[in-house]
Amino acid sequence: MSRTPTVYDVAERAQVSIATVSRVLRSPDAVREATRDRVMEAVRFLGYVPSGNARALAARRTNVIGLFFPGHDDLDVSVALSPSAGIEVPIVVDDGHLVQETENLYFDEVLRGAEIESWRRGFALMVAAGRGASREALVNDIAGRVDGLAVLARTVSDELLAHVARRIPVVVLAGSERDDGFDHVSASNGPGMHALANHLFTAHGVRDVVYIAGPEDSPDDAERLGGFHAALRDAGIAEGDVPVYRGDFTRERGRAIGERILIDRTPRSIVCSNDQTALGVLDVLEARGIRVPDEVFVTGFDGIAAGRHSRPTLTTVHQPMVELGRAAVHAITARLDDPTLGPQSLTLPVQVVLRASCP
Amino acid sequence: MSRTPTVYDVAERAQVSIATVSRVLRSPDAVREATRDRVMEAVRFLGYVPSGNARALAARRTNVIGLFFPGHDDLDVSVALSPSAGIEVPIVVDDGHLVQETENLYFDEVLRGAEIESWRRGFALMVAAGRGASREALVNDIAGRVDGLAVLARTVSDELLAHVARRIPVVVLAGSERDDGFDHVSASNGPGMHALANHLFTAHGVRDVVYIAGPEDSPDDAERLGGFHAALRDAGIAEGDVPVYRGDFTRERGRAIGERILIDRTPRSIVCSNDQTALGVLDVLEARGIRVPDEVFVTGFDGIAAGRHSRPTLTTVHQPMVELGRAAVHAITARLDDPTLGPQSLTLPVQVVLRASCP
DNA sequence: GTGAAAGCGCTAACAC
DNA sequence: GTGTTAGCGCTTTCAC
Repeated sequence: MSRTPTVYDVAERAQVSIATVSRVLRSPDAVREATRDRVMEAVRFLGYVPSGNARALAARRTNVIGLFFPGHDDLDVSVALSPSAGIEVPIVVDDGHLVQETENLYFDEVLRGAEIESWRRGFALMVAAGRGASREALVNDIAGRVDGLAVLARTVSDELLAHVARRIPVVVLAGSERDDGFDHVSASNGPGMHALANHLFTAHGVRDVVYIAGPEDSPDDAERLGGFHAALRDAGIAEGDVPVYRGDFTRERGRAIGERILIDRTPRSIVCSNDQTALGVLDVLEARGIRVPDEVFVTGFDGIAAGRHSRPTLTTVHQPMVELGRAAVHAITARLDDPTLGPQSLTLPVQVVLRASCP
Repeated sequence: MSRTPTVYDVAERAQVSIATVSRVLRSPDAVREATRDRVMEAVRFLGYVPSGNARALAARRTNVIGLFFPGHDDLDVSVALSPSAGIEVPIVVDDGHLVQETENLYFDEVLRGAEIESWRRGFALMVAAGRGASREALVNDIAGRVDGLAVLARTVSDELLAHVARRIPVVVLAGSERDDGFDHVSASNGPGMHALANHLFTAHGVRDVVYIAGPEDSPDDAERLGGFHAALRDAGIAEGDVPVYRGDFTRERGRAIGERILIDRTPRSIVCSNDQTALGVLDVLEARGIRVPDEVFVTGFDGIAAGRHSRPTLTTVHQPMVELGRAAVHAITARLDDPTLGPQSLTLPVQVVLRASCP
């Protein structure tokens, strides 16, 4: 097996110069048909595939957009690959705990949006989902390979982001738009929660409410809490009357906090900062035979698929996750087209979706 | 704003040669600490990010693995990005038809597996999900940028695949392992369906069965049908007694075929070639008030999340999709490490998962 | 319409 | 430990 063919090999076989080979590939109609045919046949014969790296280097443009997300830490990455199975197929009964909740929906959908938009604009997409200490190195590495980078808020230090942004456009996803000079794309967290809580207070006349927040460092969470407080004010409910628990956006923690809340009493309503948490609360409520929504209203935030299937189905605020991914890519390409643009901030609309848990 | 800094700029500022800059970045401890510090400070000062392309070109290795999937044609890609919403948050009631079933679970999970495994092995992942005519061009393009490529079976012509495979390792995902010289990674489709049908025939003594297949050109589907036929033989049921309908793996088509089947009569059991189809059948059955599993058993294949949440929950054969992605990357890196390897074929084990639709 | 030649920014011998 | 020097495989003026 010989080494992989280059333009030179193709040029030699087609009896043309390497410049012509390049032309045939990039602007075919700038070349006479007969020449073109000779070149193409050489390409096929040799199995020539142009080196994207050499191309990008020479053209100073990779045509790739990068997407960085924190890793899927929830998965047990250390598990070895299962070997071939042979013929034995185990039969198992699904008791509901069989498959771990891999509700990384957020990642999946944003990625899909980014992929779609990249494709439309003629870019390839490079994804990196780093974990642990290597994160910063990964970001730096990927930054050297792409024309623009979308990063989930709070996953990378501002310093590194600033460093990278000197080379390529960087857009921050889903953080509140801060005045940090980066482009931002996020959803209307505050107004969304405001509208949802408002519905709870007005349509149902509820005044007895408990709030379960997300992790301390989540800007999204902070905005949601802000929207909730605004709704409290509108309803004339004193902030001091509303307990706020600190969760971490996981279902498990939602369950734990749900248990804790129910030790004292059963509040008329529980507002959660995201869907996972709300689903955890629903788990606890169901286990105790407490009826939703008759005895307790429960609400979430995000609009993940699991909320459409839960019992009861979950009232929530739907974030346009696919659109977020698309918007991020759009922002990057916009800046690529016009580098003089000032910092952009795009806030995407959300929807309150009423389902059984708080109709 | 000046042009982006290169090794030369860093070298100049740190008063060293470019080789030393490179060393500091690649093998830090081959450089004296004082020198290293000078270089790093220059890096920071200049905002230097190494060009991945130049690096890959010089090192003849990109450290990127590519993943090609057919596009998400189901999504309406033409929709323009929604502009900022202001404060108005619409409130909508979810009647169950609100959110389109974006059950592209297969893609998402395989991708996640590929991402995890790539990361573990120090590779970045580049995804391309092409549609339409540009597909082949996309594959060719991405092939020039990566060290290895995983492609979903049947999405790219064998010719192109062969062409690309002359340059880099190519692994075909989820197709039956054909003797085409490529590496293959797939699940035990045949044995899985065999075991499932077996369960239906023996545990429930069913002999009245209808089969809904997938698209004609799906190798996975063909294997499943093969497994089903084997089970028929085991049970002593004549193939001629079992109607086979040709579906296309979508829920909608599952509904349509379900309707058609029920025109004549209600069979005791309906075996579907994938979950989506089975869910469509369940839709029809529910609409008609036909009880599952009391009157009809229904089974699927794949093990997508929606099947865990359906009413009733869906008995199925679970494919290890994340593992498929991981295995694909593993196969590629294995070949990268040892190019002399013969064609590899890995078949991953599946599980029959019994749920309410056919306990 | 086609060719010659100069880089693109880096790595990797090989010297010193 | 550090510097020199070839390339890596392509794009892109600029001639002809």
